[in-house]
Amino acid sequence: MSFNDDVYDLVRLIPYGRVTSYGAIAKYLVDNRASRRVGWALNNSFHVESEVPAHRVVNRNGMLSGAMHFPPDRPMAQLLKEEGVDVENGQVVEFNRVFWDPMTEL
DNA sequence: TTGTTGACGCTCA
DNA sequence: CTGAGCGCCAACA
Repeated sequence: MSFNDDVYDLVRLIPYGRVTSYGAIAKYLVDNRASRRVGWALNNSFHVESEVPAHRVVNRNGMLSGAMHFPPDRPMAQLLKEEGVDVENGQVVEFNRVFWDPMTEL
């Protein structure tokens, strides 16, 4: 399954304290329409043995739409804050500043 | 096999 | 500025 692996690899490349969006990943790998598959891939990342910093991936607005799918003992917002990313009300503060775009960074 | 669902994103009213 | 709706496509019942 190369798509999932590609997603995992790319997510692992996200620098500490930075975040990116599903759409950015999808566009970099295939095209914008694949964003839904990215979400599914990350969902799978939990049952995969390789660790994937899925908390660094949010939707295009910087909202933690996937927070509810994280383990209760490992809240998405908390993980981000521990990396220095401010999260407020389920949304990344100054998303534009911490946004990491694979298209331009790679 | 068919229908529904979803960690999205874009468009239109 | 909001909210509703639609398209995509793989997984699942």
